[in-house]
Amino acid sequence: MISIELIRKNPDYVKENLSKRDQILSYKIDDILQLDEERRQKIKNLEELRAVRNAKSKEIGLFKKQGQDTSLLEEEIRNLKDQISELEDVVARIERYMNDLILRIPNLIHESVPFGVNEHDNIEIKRYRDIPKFDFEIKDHSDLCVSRGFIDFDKASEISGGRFSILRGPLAKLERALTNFMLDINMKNGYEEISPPHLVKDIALIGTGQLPKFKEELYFIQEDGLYLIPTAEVPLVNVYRDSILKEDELPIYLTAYTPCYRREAGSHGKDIKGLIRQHQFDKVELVKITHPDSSYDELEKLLNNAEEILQLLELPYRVMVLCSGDIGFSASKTYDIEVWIPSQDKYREISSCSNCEDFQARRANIRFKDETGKNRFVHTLNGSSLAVGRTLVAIVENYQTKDGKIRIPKVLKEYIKEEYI
RNA sequence: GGAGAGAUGGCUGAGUGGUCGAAAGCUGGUGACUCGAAAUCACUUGUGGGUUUAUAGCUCACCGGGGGUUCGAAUCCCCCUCUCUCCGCCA
Repeated sequence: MISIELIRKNPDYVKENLSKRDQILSYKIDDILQLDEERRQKIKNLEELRAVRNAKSKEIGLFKKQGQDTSLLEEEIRNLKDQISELEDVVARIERYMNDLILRIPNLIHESVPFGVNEHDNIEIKRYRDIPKFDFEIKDHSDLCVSRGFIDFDKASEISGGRFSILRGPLAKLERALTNFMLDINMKNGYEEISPPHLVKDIALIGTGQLPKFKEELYFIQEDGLYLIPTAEVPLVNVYRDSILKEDELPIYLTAYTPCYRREAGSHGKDIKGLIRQHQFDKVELVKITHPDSSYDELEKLLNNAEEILQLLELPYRVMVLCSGDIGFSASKTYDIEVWIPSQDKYREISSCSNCEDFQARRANIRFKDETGKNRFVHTLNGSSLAVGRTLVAIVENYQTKDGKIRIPKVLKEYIKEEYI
């Protein structure tokens, strides 16, 4: 969440910044300011009363020791009690309301983020490798894989419904190879491999920003009050929740492979065919916990780490800076990596690398002790090493041959012995 | 799922109604000693909020979470969560 001190001290700056995302947010800032004012006033009253009560109670203790009568003092305090508990209720109510409001305010945007309304205003900053030319009629990954018996969408929808898939034989193996390949590269780049829980409590999702605002995107297990993770970012960032790190522990690099579960509410009709948009997909994730001073350098490095995977797989891609209107709720700045999908004749998102600055750190209460001994919030970053399912799509389509086979990228040779599948 | 034990500051661990924000030890910090270091000694070392120009002072809250009893709760009562041990079940 945004710092309330910052809202209080510089409301105009906050409003101006948030209005780059959405004009309506500035009204909410006004609401928060008003509540904050009220809250502080009430707290002041409350604490004065409590101070009086505490002093008198202390006196009673002393008097009783001396065997003196204290009934008068006790009566005085009894009169305070109702006022105190009434004020306590008021303060608690204001704080709950204020908290709920502020948890729904998105992060402030970094100054280098371009202004824009939607995804069309994102800016391309880099392109890697020429798009492939085919001297035959290409197939999309879905047709190709179904015809080869590598994917069974029909059976999957019978078992689980739409947007699920069954990968078979060589394609299932290719998926596993990709996961291992990404994890191995990430470990080479200094990331610690984590195997996290896939079911988490609401506090974890509040910590990373999916809750309270995006509940409808999440699968929820009613009986146990647990959510299926929409990304490994959630458990990874929460590994350090409620902790005070030593400055020399930073930066921390984590990587994890997990399935990701998303309801895709509001995506009706989008990417109906194929593996592009599924309710369940595998992803290898990168998370960094860093010092605030170095988080933007770390973001560049994180992006490079994700790009390296595509470069090694020899897949054409481009890098986009997301504009202010398209950037995610928790992020201050985001790069998307888009891979070339021949059948769609366009680039599609395959990784998203973000610096959340201290937005998640505040929510998850992740701090470090700086050299002066002061506790400060860390910065958190996350990025897809790559979304495995979409990488699979990109490989199938970009590496397809005239006779409907798929060439295995060179770097995967140590995971898959065949030349083609 | 059944039976029992427990949850206290960065860590270990005292504390069963009043001067306890909390003993003691460890860790960390500062200083003394030393050429320097170790050892030793002295002092010091929690978090968040309110007020404030202030990292000063004053003040409030916090001893797993929530509620209650009381003038007063780490301490008593109720509920919940989590951890540990044993039994059962189970990949």
